[in-house]
Amino acid sequence: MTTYYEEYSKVLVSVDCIIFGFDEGELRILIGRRNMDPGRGEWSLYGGFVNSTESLDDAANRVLFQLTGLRNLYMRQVGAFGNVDRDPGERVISVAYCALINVNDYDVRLQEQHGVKWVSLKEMPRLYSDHNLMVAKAHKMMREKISCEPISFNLLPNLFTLTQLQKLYEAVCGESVDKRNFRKRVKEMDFIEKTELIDKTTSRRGASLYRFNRKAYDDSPNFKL
Amino acid sequence: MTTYYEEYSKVLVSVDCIIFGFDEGELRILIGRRNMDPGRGEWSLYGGFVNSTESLDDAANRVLFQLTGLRNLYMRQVGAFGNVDRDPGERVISVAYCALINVNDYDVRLQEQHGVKWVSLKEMPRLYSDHNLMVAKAHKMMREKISCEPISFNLLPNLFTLTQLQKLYEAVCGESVDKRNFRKRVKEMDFIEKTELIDKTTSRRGASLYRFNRKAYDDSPNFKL
DNA sequence: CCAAAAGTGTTCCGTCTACACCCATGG
DNA sequence: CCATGGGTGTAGACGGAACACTTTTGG
Repeated sequence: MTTYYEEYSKVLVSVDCIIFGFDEGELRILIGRRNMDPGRGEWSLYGGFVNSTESLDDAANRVLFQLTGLRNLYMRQVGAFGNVDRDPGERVISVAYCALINVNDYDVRLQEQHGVKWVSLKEMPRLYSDHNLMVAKAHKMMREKISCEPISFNLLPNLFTLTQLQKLYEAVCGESVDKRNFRKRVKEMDFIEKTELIDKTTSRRGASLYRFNRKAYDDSPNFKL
Repeated sequence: MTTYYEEYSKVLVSVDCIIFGFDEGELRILIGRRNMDPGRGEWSLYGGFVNSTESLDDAANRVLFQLTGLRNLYMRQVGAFGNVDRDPGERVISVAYCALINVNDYDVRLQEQHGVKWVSLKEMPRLYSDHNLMVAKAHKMMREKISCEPISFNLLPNLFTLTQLQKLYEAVCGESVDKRNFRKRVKEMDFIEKTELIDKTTSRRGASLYRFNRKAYDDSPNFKL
């Protein structure tokens, strides 16, 4: 291959993943202790370097698969972080990606194997390098999207109750909302379908289980909470 | 310096700038003919490679200054673009930045010197590599921000008429709005101040000139159009 | 029978939208 | 005097917010 641009310096590029989950009414992200120098032992997002043969998105998907064993996760780019000294080792530019998963889909043994765990956003420790900035930006993106895009369903089981959906919404926004108004808005969206199934695990009475119908959503994508 | 991460491959990183201006009722961006291989002669955004001593934001500011001679421009990161084959030369990851400038501040001779010109968004040609994607994403970001953040004022002179402000708003959104409703909303924002000055260049009667008071905005940042 | 969560409607208020005419001036 | 863009108010529709009680059932 002909080489162009010879005179310019190259840098390492990595991807770092902000993986959100929702459990026990709390929004959580996956973090682990860094197992390489520099910064060994510090809390950190899970990440990896971008290979020469893969796009940024490919790299993020690979890293996510490595960690979770899951494919086709909902994933969005958060942004590129490129301060010169952001990595104490050497110059590394990192592209942050945000992913949403249903915590039940993520095997606890895989978590232990990779040394990561779910930590509530409210109890987020100080993270390696600029990872707290990445988390903050990802969380901001989520807050902006939660009421106009159907992203919640990536964090919930296929079948979920309206109370779960509402608690998730409240956890992301950081404020509580009126139950009747919330349900009124849900009822407007035909692609959130009530099933005949009842979840009896959280109350004596039991709560109807709902399902997100993506096909119906794609037909008329009007999401508003 | 100790070297870590030795086994990973490094790549070139560039910044590309989507520079918006507003003139004759049209939203325009600065593009030029590419003056290096590969792709010499194709329409392209203005960009440059990131040096080892500068952050991504620094690089974007440097490139913007090189091109326009202007500092402290309004500038926001659009995102990182990293498909393997996005650059036909060799692997280059590019971080797109969007900047807003007042076209009057940009010397025509500098434009000629750098071989760039203002092109209306509506007449955007096919651009080099994935630059059209970058433009589309930057435009989307602008549409989202134009009605809830005071970004318009970066595209207008210090003193502007309400008609100018409205035309700009319409150009960004791509739809026209009612004049009286628009002005009602402007009147709600105390930081958009009417001056005693009159612009007589666009009508016989003359139009009042307004000014954006940033201090007042910072005190109570409630922008809504 | 009681605790605990699920489920359900109405009213009010504020906001957004639609809409048409007079003004000031230069040529 | 007329053409051109600047400037102004109101009424009706709509959507969002506030608000409290009944239902179900396992223990």
